[in-house]
Amino acid sequence: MSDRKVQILDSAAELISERGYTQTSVDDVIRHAGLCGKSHFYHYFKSKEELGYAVLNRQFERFADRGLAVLREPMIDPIERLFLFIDSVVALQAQRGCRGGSSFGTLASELADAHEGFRQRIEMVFERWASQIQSLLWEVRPQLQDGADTARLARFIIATLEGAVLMSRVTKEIGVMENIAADLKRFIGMHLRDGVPTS
Amino acid sequence: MSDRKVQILDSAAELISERGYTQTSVDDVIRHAGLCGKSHFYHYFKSKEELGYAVLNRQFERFADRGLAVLREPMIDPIERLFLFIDSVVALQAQRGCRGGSSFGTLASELADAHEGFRQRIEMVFERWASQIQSLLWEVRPQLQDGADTARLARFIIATLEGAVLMSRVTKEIGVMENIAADLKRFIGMHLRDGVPTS
DNA sequence: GCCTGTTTGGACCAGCCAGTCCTATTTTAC
DNA sequence: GTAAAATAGGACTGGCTGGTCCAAACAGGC
Repeated sequence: MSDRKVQILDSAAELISERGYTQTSVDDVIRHAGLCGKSHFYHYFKSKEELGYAVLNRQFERFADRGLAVLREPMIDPIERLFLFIDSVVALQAQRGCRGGSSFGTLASELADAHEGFRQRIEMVFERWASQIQSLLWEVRPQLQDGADTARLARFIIATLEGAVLMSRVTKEIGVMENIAADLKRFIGMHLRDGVPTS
Repeated sequence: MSDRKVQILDSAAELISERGYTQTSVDDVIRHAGLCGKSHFYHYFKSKEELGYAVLNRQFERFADRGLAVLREPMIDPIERLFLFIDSVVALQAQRGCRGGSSFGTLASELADAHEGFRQRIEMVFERWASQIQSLLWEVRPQLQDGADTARLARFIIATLEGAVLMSRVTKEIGVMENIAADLKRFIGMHLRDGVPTS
């Protein structure tokens, strides 16, 4: 992929995660990416919609590579990994000063009802995210209490994290999100035979 | 308040909860409310922003009167009331066919970073909502385990419900939200000395 | 009947939007 | 060297946006 295209994608991703998709104009992206003339932009993307799809794909790939990587770390205890992942989501939001959403949550809220194409893609993102958590939980299955539903727990974790990000954006205080994350860990610990591990 | 004004408010509330604030134009509201000419609209509201504030206020008042009412029902056991409230949120989302957000969550996600005035008002809405849950939990304090933080639990409940609404909007399946709600109840039950009540 | 405020109707404005088109110049690949 | 990209610069369209302004029809109170 051309450098310019990557540059446009990164600029668009930044703007969209801050202001949302509809509130980000093609002109904004062009200005922010430092290129001049619309034709240059339309040389790479045939429409704003296509840009949106590309940004969403790229954001998820990066998230899967970087954000979700800790979930696959083989040298750490699975539950510990899951907790580290939760911490990393909190840390990222703190780093952003509680601004901008989870990229997916913002887009989801904005476009899930309005744009079926985006809805489907976002659903897929959440599904893949959930399946990563689920396979981690499957790994630790002997420690789980009987009847623990891994798919269900994975979705609960995602929903609560998304809700926590939203709360942090509204309150502009990371403390609220930290508390929610800590409670979420306790909830996960509830599903273990031997209670919460040291953390 | 004039009938017309109420009519405009209701129309705007409906459109905004479906499409979001920025995606709802003043012309849309005028058309949907069945009035003709912009001057008529601007006779009641001096700007779109003022309309937005009015809609938000009205939506919260209705939510406090109707949605939150069950939390104050004196004849029902407090925890039972809380569970009924959670059920009612799920039922409302099911009734809407998983479309449209919690009114507050959608606006929050859209405007928290972009518009400080809305952010503050939405924060206040969540705060009042949390305080309603909190006072219910305070009522049941003897049943709670030592060290249970009612403010914190209230915020956790709201965040998870908002996350659950988001997930339902994305997946278009109420089942996901039902599971999250059920798990949330189990989490609440975790804070009780004698475990989960019959439900 | 007359006056005052509500309602109706629509023309209009400047600015932004996504997207098209055309023309050059520069870089890269072979 | 030459062809094919990539880059640059800008004019333009048609539609939508929030918002203003003006004028006529209508109501009820006096």
